[in-house]
Amino acid sequence: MNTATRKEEIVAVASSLFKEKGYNAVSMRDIAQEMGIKAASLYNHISGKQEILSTLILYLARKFTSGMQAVMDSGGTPLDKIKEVIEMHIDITVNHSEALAALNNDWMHLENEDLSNFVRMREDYEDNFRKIIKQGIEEGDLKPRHPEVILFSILSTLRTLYLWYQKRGKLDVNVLKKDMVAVLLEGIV
Amino acid sequence: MNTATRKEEIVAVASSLFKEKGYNAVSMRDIAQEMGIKAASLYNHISGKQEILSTLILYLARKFTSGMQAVMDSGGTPLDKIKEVIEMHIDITVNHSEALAALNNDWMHLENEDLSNFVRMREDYEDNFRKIIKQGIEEGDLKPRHPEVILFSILSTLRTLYLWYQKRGKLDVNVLKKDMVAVLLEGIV
DNA sequence: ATATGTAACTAACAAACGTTAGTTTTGTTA
DNA sequence: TAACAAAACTAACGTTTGTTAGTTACATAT
Repeated sequence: MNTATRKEEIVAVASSLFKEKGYNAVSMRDIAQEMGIKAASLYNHISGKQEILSTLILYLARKFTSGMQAVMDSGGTPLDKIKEVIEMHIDITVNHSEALAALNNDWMHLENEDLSNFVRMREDYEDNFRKIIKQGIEEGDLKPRHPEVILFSILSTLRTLYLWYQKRGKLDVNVLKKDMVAVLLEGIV
Repeated sequence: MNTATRKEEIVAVASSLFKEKGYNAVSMRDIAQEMGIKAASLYNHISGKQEILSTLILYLARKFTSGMQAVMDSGGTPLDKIKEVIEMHIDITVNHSEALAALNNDWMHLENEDLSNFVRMREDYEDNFRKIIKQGIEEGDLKPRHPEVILFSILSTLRTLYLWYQKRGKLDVNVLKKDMVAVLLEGIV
């Protein structure tokens, strides 16, 4: 049984094309051709190209936001929470590797409230992560490094995971989680 | 005295616009307007939009390639070499933070030999880094983690450094190097 | 059988794109 | 001052873009 609506199919196809060439290099005709229909037919299901992008990006942004909320509510130590954030990123990446490219590279092509909403969600997300890290340092769980360096070292790695997860896709997800947590937290020397 | 040629000015202006909106969302008219001239006038100095992109990207790619060559010739231990790679990335990022966005996000819009040359340089770069890491593990300098996880954790962080170096630009470069090496190599717990 | 709704189609639009051709301005050199 | 080269200009070109209007095919429900 296929429960995917036509709109969801369009968004999925577009995600894959956006990943390859970026939002602006993909035309409505490209998307339509990939689906085996004409460009004008897309408009029976979506209001325009912009809606594809915002549907895609805001869906994922909300996933990250609610994931972060769950981590903050989990009641663990800051170190526990950092591990949970890493695992959450890996889970989302594994399940949505196509769409993550647009989130990372094409968010600036959102318009109006979609853009401002996304930027706010992203800032809030980073703020929450930053607070966890700072608390970890204060409580002595983490080494006293510059919090921004820690924040962006971890976040950069997690955010670009979608780029190479597929190439090295033979890795079991749980092995990946374990190794990634180890490398990011305990270092390599 | 201003020794920058007009072509170099165009490439610099374009870099900055590419960073904001990406290659395909920036028109020749945008670039011209930012320089205070008309789009057609750009063609007195460059052969086309594509040349701007390839000049930009291949210049940087050669910097990374020769930087990696210098590291491999440096004669240090694998651990020394990893530190040198990190420091090289930071140096290039600090000196070319505008242009690095195009290298990371718009390389797929290169054409023909420019594209294949870039891809080969990038693969070679990763291969060389991978060899250093594997040797470090074999010699016992590094913990026995999956080499790909180590490679891409470090490389992802270094490649997106341009995104947040400016925001947190108050950081002294040498402090950044020290903290970054520490976080990436020794971890945070 | 008829009506209805969904989803495809053809055809076309106005706007924006990269680029070219030909001309004018500007500053330097003979 | 005359000649020249560099670098700007105006005007236009052929494409491609996102999108709209109007129409047709087809399955389902009455």
